[in-house]
Amino acid sequence: MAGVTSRTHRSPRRAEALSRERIVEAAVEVLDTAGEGGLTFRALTERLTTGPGAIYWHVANKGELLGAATDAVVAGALAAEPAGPPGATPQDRVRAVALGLFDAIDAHPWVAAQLSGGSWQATTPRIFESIGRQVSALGVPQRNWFTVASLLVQHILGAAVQNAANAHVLGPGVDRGEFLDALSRAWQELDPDDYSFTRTVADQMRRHDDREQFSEGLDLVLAGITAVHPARD
Amino acid sequence: MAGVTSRTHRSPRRAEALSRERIVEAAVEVLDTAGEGGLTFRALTERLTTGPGAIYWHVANKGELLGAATDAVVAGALAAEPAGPPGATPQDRVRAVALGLFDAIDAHPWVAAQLSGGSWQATTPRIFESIGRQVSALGVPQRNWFTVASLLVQHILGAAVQNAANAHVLGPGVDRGEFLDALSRAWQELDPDDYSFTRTVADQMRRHDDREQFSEGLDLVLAGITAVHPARD
DNA sequence: ACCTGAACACCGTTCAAGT
DNA sequence: ACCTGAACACCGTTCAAGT
Repeated sequence: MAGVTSRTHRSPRRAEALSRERIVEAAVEVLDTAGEGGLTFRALTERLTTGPGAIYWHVANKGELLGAATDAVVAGALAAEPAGPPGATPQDRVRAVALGLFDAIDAHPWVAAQLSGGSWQATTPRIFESIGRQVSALGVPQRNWFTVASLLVQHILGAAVQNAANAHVLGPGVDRGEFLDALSRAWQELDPDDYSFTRTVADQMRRHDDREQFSEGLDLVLAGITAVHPARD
Repeated sequence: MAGVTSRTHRSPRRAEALSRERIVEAAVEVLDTAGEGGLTFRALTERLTTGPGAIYWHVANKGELLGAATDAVVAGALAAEPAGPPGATPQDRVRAVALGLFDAIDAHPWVAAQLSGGSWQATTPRIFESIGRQVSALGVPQRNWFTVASLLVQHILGAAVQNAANAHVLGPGVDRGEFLDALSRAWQELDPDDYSFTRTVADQMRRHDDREQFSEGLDLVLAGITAVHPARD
């Protein structure tokens, strides 16, 4: 009890100063390990060995923190691929951006909820610009640029988010193969009158791969774009 | 203080009995008027003149309640259009289902967050079956049925959810025209090197209509499907 | 079987006080 | 300028007790 070396009576200051960056970094780690429900100011202060007031000095509120964490992940995904190989077509580059985002959302599933909440602002323009440049490289007539670029961004984010939602259902403890088997069996036992189509594709569903399906879907969208808005040169 | 008529000392029982249906109905109303953050058990008990224990008798927890509310809205949107006009093509029917969902999510923006969370389960098969039947009517080869139907469902839900997220940003008090004007101006002032594409389409963005754009995007996807998987008859 | 309402644990946020 | 930590209001959930 006695004998403490007088100074630093309690809670000595941290070695590294707190910063918005360090807080966002810690938030991403907590979100990755404990999920969206696990991100509390308690968990954050514990990890950063500080008090809630210190965090509020750098960040306005929890919503802003979630937005910043989302921006960090998405920005990282966009920065991953520099310019692509020399012979890459515009389609290749769209695919690269899309799969980068898909993988990022797959690795950080909590990002999906944020991307559907609208509280991220900062990264939208970056994605839009990155995709849009390929739209113009595709030869799409200029008056359709906004529509086509919006469609692509909407489709890519939407499909990736939907996929994350499906993956979220099974949770960390469940085996994917077993889950698909069980779901496929459940589909086969649906009412034949009300669910004739779903019953028919139950087996295809069991065998599908999420990432491949995402990629094929994107190819279909790209094919639709070139079919409806052919390059005019 | 004195003179209360002895019986019904306090909190008389409600006229109509509580039920899961009535609770879900009230939840939808609260969500529509107060938003996702406004749905609390306090608000719910007040509206239903009851205590939290009564709600927990009919509903397991808040998550289940949100899922049930989402199911109710989506089921209503799917039930709205019976079979379509006699001369309707499969494309027409896909469009009808898609726009029904778009409008439902637009009218109940909180649904978007739920649809990206994966906690709804019950309605997914219904949407999938409804779209899937049109995929087979489209003449898509059977071995591609699952992939194509998944793409369509994913695209429709994803695009509608993304749209709701964008609409959510401006909130109830902001005028849409003014918002688009301000955003368009902001786009035009972006850095010309980093945002050349976004700057170019700033004016198109200002003029766009969300619902029309959703519809055009869907048409592009449908065009891609028939281009890549032509009907074989 | 169905409902009441007090109680509990937890969470986001604030703020006077320190350095 | 930056941080501490107690305090506040609020929320989801539980449960003994009633009818």
